[in-house]
Amino acid sequence: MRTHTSGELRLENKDQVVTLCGWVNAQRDHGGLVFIDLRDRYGMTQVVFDPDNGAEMLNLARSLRNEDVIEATGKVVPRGEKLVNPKLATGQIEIVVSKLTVLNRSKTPPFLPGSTEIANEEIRLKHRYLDLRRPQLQEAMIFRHKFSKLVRDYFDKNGFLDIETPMLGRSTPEGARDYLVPSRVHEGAFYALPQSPQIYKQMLMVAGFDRYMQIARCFRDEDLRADRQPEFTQIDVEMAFVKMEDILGMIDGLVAYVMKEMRGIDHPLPLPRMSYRDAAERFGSDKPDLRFGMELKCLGEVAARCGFGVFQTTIQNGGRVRGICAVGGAPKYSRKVIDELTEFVKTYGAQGLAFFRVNETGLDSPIAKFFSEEDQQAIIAKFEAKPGDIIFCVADKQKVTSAALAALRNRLGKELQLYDPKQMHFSWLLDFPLFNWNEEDKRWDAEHHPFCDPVTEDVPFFETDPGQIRAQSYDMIINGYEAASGSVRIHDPVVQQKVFDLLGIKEEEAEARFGFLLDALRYGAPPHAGVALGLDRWVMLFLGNDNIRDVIAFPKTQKAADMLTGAPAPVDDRQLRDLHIKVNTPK
RNA sequence: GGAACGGUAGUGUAAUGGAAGCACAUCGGUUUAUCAGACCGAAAGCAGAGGUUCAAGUCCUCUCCGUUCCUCCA
Repeated sequence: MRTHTSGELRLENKDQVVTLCGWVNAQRDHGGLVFIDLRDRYGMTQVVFDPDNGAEMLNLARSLRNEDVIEATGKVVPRGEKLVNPKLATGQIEIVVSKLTVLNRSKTPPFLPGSTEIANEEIRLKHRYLDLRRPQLQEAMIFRHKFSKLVRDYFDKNGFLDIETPMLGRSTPEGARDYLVPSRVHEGAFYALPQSPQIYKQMLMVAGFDRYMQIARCFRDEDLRADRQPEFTQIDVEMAFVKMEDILGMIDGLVAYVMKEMRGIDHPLPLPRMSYRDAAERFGSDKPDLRFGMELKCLGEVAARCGFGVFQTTIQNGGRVRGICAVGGAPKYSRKVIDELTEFVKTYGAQGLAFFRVNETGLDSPIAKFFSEEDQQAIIAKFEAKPGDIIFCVADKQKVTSAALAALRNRLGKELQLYDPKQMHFSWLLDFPLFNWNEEDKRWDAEHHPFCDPVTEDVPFFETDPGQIRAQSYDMIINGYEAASGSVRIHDPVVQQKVFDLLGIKEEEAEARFGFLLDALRYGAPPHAGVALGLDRWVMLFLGNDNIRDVIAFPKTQKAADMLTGAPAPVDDRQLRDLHIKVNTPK
């Protein structure tokens, strides 16, 4: 139907007769003359209706409304010097229309895709097809496509095979809750949608496909967040005959490739690495935003000997007093704002938030009087603080100081604009502990999953100090988000048995839960390792968004509902009967 | 399982417990150079239920919906 798109005509196309199709972004009726901004995903072009080309067509043009779909044929005409619109890529020209066809009318839309004001998200999701007409979402979808293609190209060049794995699998009650699918044929039995293709990709390694990748949909029935959807897309990778370094190097290469293709940047390699322990101590987080400093410092000795009761008792009870220093923050954080910050850290379990403004002579704070001159100077030295800075401290159990200060650090970093929001900072976090002591249940839990290979030299700790054992696992952190996660898998049955023993998983239980995987690993499994990258998050971060819904065409609300289709919804009794299901909802 | 914030014409956004206003969109009209068109006019609204009060969009309780966070997400 069309000869060109609405984004491509320029001065060089002068005098050509062209046909454009698209949506009416705006109509300007000047009585004798009508202008239409015609929009498609490529851009916008002004088309003009002149009364010289017939009153009938002019009246038709006057009847056009926002989001009507039209086909317009006419001549490309340069605009007069004063009539050029510099805001449009096509602003040098316009189309003087000789033939107008209304392809379809639109109901009055609830909101205008071309408007600068953005409707409430609930409305946008209800009419997602209109929301997706907005240039911002169009760009997001286009970027997402390009990114996925680059990823596939990269792995293809490196000899990876794209192999699909099933959506209907078996529920393995570990980790997140499964989405279940009832079987019609097998009465009372259920499939589960995959939380990840983990088990299948390991089997593909056993099968000899030593380089596998897939852009895979994953499902987890857990609470949603700004960066978390119940179904999401993962770039799933597994390699055989490799060590951890090989995986890290392969993904380093992907980062460099994507940065080069997307941004024209030669990203230096290898990507920086940090140990879990370092990250916990310096940033209180296993996914620190490394675009800025503001590291956590420990006030241990000073807190123990100062006269401030809260600090003293915290130390006596085995807790910690830690803090961060906001450079130049003293004038920006008034008492009122600090009260807000206090409420903020309380949501992370902190009891309160101590603060010290740094001045020429020492510390200015309601609790400064509890600190001797030397201790005040010691604090200033610890934070390398200068007059005008403000120091915030939290006294609590180690875990709480970490959570509260890490969240506060992220907030302050953003508020104080300590980084360029367009910057992408990639790093690896390594040396995770293999096991976590679960204080409540008095037992060891797997930090990652029970198939994660321990660092070889740490294996003797199984008998002495399991908490010391490091895992051969790795997370990629981008701008404070966990953007990828993976591990070397256990292929040695002896090591696997040690892990199961420590986790208290009995042989029968292991066989019942993952017997099919364990069995596969017994038939000549090569050493293998893999990683999974969160595609939605990568796209979100590249686009500088802070909400994953903005890079997913049809996302779900926080209650995992689809506003567009009304899913989830009740089904016919007939369907339930076929599936041997009786619904029993409490009143 | 919990916390915070929010829901006002189609959309966005106002309104000390005392007359629900503005902008865009919509409908009718005028306008030959606009591009956030201009101008004249019209129509259109307090999420639902209950309560407090002389009086409730505003205060209270519950329900529904949305957002953010905690728990959760091996």
